[in-house]
Amino acid sequence: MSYWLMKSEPEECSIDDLVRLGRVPWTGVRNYQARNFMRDDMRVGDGVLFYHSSCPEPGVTGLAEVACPAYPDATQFDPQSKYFDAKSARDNPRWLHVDVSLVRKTRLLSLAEMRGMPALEGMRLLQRGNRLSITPVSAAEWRAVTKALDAKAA
DNA sequence: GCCAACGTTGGC
DNA sequence: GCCAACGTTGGC
Repeated sequence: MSYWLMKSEPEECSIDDLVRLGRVPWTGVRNYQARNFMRDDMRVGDGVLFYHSSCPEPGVTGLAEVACPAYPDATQFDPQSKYFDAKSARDNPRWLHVDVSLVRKTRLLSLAEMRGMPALEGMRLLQRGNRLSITPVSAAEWRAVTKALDAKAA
């Protein structure tokens, strides 16, 4: 079993949207590394840290899991979509994604608080210059995060 | 294949 | 709005 951190802009899909819907298709990823994680490395049941980015209070806001194997992203073929990709062929789709289902909403574990946790020092998310919207999380990092989520805010 | 220009991400 | 970091594009 592997663990992942997946960034979502709350204006696009927030933890409350995930609570309401129960499961969401992770469409719109247009970065090859992130796509490869979903296509090649994710397995159904993998743990997901649901992270709010590009917002006033960035941080982990919930736990989720990978709900299905990767499949073609429909938005790449939709000229009306902002994720439309004219260079992607229907018989050889460039972009794939998994679905993510809710495990539970948590308190906000803010980016600032995470930066203060020694156990997360090596976390990919926290590395300088990291911009990837999907990053692997080690089992030790997962344990530290879930433990912190169950504790009071620092 | 190199690399400059440009675009995007995302915290601050 | 700024800007660092990094990915992508495209001319050569």
